[in-house]
Amino acid sequence: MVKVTLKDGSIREVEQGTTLADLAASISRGLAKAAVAGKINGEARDLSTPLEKDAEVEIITIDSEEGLEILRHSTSHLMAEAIQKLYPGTILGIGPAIENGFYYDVDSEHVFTPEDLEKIEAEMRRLAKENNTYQRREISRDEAIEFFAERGEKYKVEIIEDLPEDAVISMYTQGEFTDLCAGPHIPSTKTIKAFKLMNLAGAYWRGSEKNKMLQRIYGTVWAKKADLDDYLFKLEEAKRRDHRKLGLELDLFSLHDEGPGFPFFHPKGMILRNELEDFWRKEHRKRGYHEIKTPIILSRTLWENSGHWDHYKDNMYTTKIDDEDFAVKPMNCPGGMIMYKQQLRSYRDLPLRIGELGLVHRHELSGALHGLLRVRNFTQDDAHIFMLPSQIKEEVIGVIELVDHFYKIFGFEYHVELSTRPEDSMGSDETWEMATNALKEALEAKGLEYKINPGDGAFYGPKIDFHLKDCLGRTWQCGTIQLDFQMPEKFDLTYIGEDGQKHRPVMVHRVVYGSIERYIALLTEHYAGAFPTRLAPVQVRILPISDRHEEYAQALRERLNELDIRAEVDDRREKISYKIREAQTLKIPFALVVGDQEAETNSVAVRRYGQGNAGEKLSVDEFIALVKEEIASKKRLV
RNA sequence: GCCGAUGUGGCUCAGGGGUAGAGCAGCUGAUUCGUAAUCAGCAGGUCGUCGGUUCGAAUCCGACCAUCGGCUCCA
Repeated sequence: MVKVTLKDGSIREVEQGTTLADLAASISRGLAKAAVAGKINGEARDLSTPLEKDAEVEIITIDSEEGLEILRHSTSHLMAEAIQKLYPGTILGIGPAIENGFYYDVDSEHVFTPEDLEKIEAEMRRLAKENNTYQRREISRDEAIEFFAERGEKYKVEIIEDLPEDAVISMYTQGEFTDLCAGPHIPSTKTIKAFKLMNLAGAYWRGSEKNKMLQRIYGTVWAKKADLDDYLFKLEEAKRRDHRKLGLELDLFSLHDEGPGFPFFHPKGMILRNELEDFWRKEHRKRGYHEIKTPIILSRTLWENSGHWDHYKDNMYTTKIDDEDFAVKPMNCPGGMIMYKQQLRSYRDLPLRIGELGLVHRHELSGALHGLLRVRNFTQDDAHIFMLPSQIKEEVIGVIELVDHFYKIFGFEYHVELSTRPEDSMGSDETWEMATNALKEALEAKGLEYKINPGDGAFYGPKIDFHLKDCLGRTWQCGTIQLDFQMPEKFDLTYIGEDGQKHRPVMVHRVVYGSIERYIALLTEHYAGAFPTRLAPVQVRILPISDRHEEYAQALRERLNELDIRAEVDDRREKISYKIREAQTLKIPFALVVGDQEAETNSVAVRRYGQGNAGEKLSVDEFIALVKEEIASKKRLV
């Protein structure tokens, strides 16, 4: 007998050799039905795994995150089987589970089309019904290489060759299909029902553009049909909040063939921008930041000096002025360096926090452009903090707190990454390590969870990145804090210390929004275009019932405008329901219906965005108080 | 930049070798109507661009550009 400790702490004795499936069945029928795999002492295993000695055991059910991941991975095998049946000669790359689904990278003479996805899906359904079991087999490295080499699976051979010496190599077979795989898998293909193949994409083998591009097929799979439908519905919903769609509908900005990646901001989009910038300036002044503005075009020699010419040239736009080479700035830092050097600095001046809402241009690859989320010119809410080495931790913490303060106000949830030294970078290993550790310490002092992003730092230093999600769950880097020992060196920045000698300051580059453009995109998606009153381009729309109420409406509008409330009058000769509909469509926070009753009593009938039949009657003074309070609170009150 | 798809009036989309259509928006007129679309009329497109095939191309072919979904890269 072996002793099994379950997740709830209870202990069961079972016969040696009892499988995880048997164990699940002995606990309850429901559990047995929902079980897809198990964990023995924390390691994920197939349900068919026998229990040989005392262990902590957990049953993984299909409705758990881990269970779904196993289902998704198993479904990618099923898809690979279907593809090889339909398109013989296709060889396989990798086919992992991902968030909400799975993909498989394949290499085939055949160029897959969206119609093929339907065929593959049909074949998968047919194969799933065969109720084939996923069978594990452990084999030696040589056997594995021979097996896959015989079948022309060169990518699998490459993977096996790269496995560590002591790795256990296993294969899984379902039906007539065998794949190299660590497992675990679901017991049988019959569990795979609620799935759909989603789209096709190219993907470089092993993620390197030096390698061949394979064809990637994405699919989604869920425990049950209702979950799949729910997911597909949510996807459709998410598309409705896409900032590109809302940007057009709400007349915020536009993009044109004449300037790919160079957005045009419309009057309403400018109001958003200006609100964000005003708030930014206020918050930064409070924290002792100064604001500067540096030129957009600077000489090549400057960029050579800063290292950008060596490390960033491919992304820079260049031009000639009077036969001299110049470049449009891709970053604001060199301008900031020049400003620092302009005066002799004392240790008493430090930390010196110099902010700049700087417009930068970067040549992004054409295929990477994406609405306002990835553009070729954008405004960074930048700042450079010059400090004593002893001030690093405190300053970095200050920025972390500032970012958190901003994101909380807008209601964003974010995650943090620490990006370390990239291949193409400058400086010694020691300074990089020192800088990286300083950032780590600050993160740990704040108790923030973070993930390490190896090799993703800037060429001059490591960075802390703050990431936000868009409507489809894709994450975008926004805030960043970059520690830099290189620029002060390159530009020979100094301060006079207590000892009367020159010393080298340390510098931090940091942004909070990241890019105003990107932030507006994410805000638009976050609020689904229904901006809080503070940000709404039009805060109040006054809807007179008929011509004779126009005078009252205009007087009201003037009064609101006087108070800095963005109000307008819809004076078209349309029915009130028509005007209401449009005010709602434009997601204007307050629609005020004014007719005889209101004009006589100096009141308004307030209809809030998103509230069905409302029409609460308020005196004009009450309404003004409500709007002002809501603007000040930065969120929706009623 | 790479892979695949797409490109028809301001917007959403139909059509598809014989010379372009709808709805919404716009304009004009009528309607003065109290909480999500009043009615009628008018105007608007060298069908992304450039080439080719053809008696004839928006439609077929090619190149380019842009957009979308990914990959790579990044705020």
